[in-house]
Amino acid sequence: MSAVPSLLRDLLPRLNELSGSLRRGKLFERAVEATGLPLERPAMTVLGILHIEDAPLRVGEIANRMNVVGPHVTRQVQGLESRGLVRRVADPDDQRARLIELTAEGKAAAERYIGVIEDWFAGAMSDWTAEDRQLLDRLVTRLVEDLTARLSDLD
Amino acid sequence: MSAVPSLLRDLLPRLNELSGSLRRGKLFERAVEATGLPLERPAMTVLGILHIEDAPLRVGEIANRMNVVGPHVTRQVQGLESRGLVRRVADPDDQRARLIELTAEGKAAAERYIGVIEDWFAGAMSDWTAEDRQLLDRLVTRLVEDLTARLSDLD
DNA sequence: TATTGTTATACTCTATAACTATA
DNA sequence: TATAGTTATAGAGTATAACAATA
Repeated sequence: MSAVPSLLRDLLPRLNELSGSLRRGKLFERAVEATGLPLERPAMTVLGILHIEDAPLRVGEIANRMNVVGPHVTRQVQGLESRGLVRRVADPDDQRARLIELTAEGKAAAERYIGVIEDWFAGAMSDWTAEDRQLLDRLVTRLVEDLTARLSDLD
Repeated sequence: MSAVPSLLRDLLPRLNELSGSLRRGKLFERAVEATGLPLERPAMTVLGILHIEDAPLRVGEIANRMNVVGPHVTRQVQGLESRGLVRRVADPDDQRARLIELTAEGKAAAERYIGVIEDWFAGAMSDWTAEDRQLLDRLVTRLVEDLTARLSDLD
């Protein structure tokens, strides 16, 4: 038996454990609570994407980055808009499209949310060397690229 | 600005993208279909855990490994039992407990399921050197350990 | 005719609460 | 009184289908 299959037998459960561990620890729920806003987690993800982009984005573009379909984003944006965290403005280049834009309040909420998560991760990884952090980032980035390419082959 | 925060700003979206990419690609759903069984994905996860363990496990132990609560496992096991893929036998050491045991059919289904996923991952990672595979496995393992330890600190 | 977004609905996964049986 | 599991119910997250408006 070659080493490759056994490694995959180990890596796959680890990846599964990673998501399960984060879910069960309710890290993201705690981060949402820290913002003091009665929002669902995907709504905070929308805020985070807009904050990182630092520019208005279309509904479809947000959906792409979240790996979800349009209607899901529409619902989240509605909740965010009703609380004054984002604005929906018409795209001057295309009247069908809507640009979603952070308000000052939305920006502040995104910073609190991202800050809690990053501080928490930084604490959990405080023993890591800069080399190992970079290595993990590089390898995970590559894994995502390769998996995504392979997945689009299936269609 | 130090390199640490910016690295975390990159790693977190990558991890998010990883799970989103796998979900959207429906890799696991395809693997379930490949078994030809009308089961939910978590049920296949139960089969996979029993197969890797290669021994009967308690409901509670399966729940721990899946990072889920007991009732969820109970439901999955019911579906598996009604299709003859597992057997529920009383634990001789404790009459309260139930040991979940793979049948021959269940074992075959688990092998088909795991085989499809592993082949697919092996294809996606075919360009990877043995060193990079081991490195990724090592770093992800460590990440899971550190995150899990930090999460249990919260309680 | 194709694309952007919305509305309405349904499905998957998992949790919580209340309960039973055994320890 | 505590633990293992089950039953019943609820919630979060996301998808699909049908539609409207604009291109």
